[in-house]
Amino acid sequence: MPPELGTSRGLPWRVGHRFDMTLRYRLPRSARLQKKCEFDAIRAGGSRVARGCLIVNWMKLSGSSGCRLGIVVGRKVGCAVARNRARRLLREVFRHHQHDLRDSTAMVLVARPSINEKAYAAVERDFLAALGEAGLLKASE
RNA sequence: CCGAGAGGGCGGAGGUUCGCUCCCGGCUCCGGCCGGGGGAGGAAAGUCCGAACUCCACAGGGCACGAUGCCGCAUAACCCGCACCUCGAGUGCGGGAUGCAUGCGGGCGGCUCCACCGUGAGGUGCGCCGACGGAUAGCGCCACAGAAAACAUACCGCCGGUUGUCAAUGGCAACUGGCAAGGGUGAAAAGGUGGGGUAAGAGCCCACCGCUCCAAGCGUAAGCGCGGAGGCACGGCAAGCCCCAUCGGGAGCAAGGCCAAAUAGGGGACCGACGGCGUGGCCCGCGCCGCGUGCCGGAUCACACCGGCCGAGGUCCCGGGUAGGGCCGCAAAGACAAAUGAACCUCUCCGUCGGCGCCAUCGGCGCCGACGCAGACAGAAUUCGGCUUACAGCCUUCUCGGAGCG
Repeated sequence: MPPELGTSRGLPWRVGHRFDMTLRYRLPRSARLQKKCEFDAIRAGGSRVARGCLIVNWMKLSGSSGCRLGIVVGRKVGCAVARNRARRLLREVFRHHQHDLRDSTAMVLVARPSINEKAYAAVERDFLAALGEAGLLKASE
């Protein structure tokens, strides 16, 4: 096991991706979008990429105030249990990769019904592929 | 031990790391940080009932509207009081209200496998079902089949009379009259069984069975009913409209309260004196508020002001808003794009597959390994109590059946 991973077995690292233990992977409520107008602004004025079980809408933020996240899970995804699961998976994926983004970005993730058959690793793969296509990832990785 | 049915309970455990949220304490460069603690279910679901809580209303009348609908007993949330100790948001006891819903018991009605009784019609028991006031308050509907389906009918029939005819105690045909027993249709054909009776028949008459009415007596009651009378008239549907009886304030935490902000809750013109709100829906009526070069009285130097009375709303023009603002309500989880999670390890369930071993008849048992999101239903939104619905597995109680042993 690489020494820099140390005690971080709780993080779902894979071959080709490492977590930097000098950073914190937090996502408090203040980093989440709360208002309807914020969602509308990003979905109307931002860019959009769909990949696998999710859709990414994003908008670059001015300044270095950090990334912000909003999650949309429609009724089409399923019952309340399924919607909760989808929301938690998307939030966790974003939390683990928030430092891989090139700029501070406001992002709205929309879940599609196929997320019900996918585990965390598959959702993460879709997320990274979509961000790669959008050109939001840092070039180093 | 196996299977079936009914009831009750449980709905994985331990750990590491990274996170979310609330509370308490400490630190702070006021961005936060550190430590401790709390953080989904038996149904959190459906929103079907009943409460708590909050606001509005609480002269009256009428018409609508809604709910309930066999009888008895018990039981909740809620309110009041008391006792005990391991003094906690603890446990238990007593009293009161509601009686939704549920449970238990009973009554009545319907259906019917079975059992028993009866020659039979039928009766009784067991079982299952029942939104179970009213079908003589009225209206409406009863398809198809069938001759006829609601104060019904005569298709095939049965029987008599007259005439004709023939192969003549009779057959056939026509006309005429009586009947509703038999056939056939139907969910249902207007009491049934047996006998008498008759040309043939018919409650036409008789016995019994059923039905309707009265009724000794019994039961807290729903009701039952000794006995008697009536030849029997009166089909079903009220979850079709309806009628009867009883009962019924309304809205719901997006209740509601506080605060902040704003050219937001409007502004203007004309004719003209009334207009708005509440009263659960409508009407009458009533109440409140505002308006008026209005009237009267008080008051005054005159206004203002106070009290009372009276009083027909319409047209046109211009602008603004349509945001989930914050806090409380709000909790030993407490959000408002909605926290209670993610990754991994160990153990133990259960299922599937594979391998090995034993017994060996399908197969069963044991061990090992892999896979299956610990695998079912399912995620709190003001809070309680009940009901209903969903549910992989596991545990347990009772009943029934089978196998084995004694």
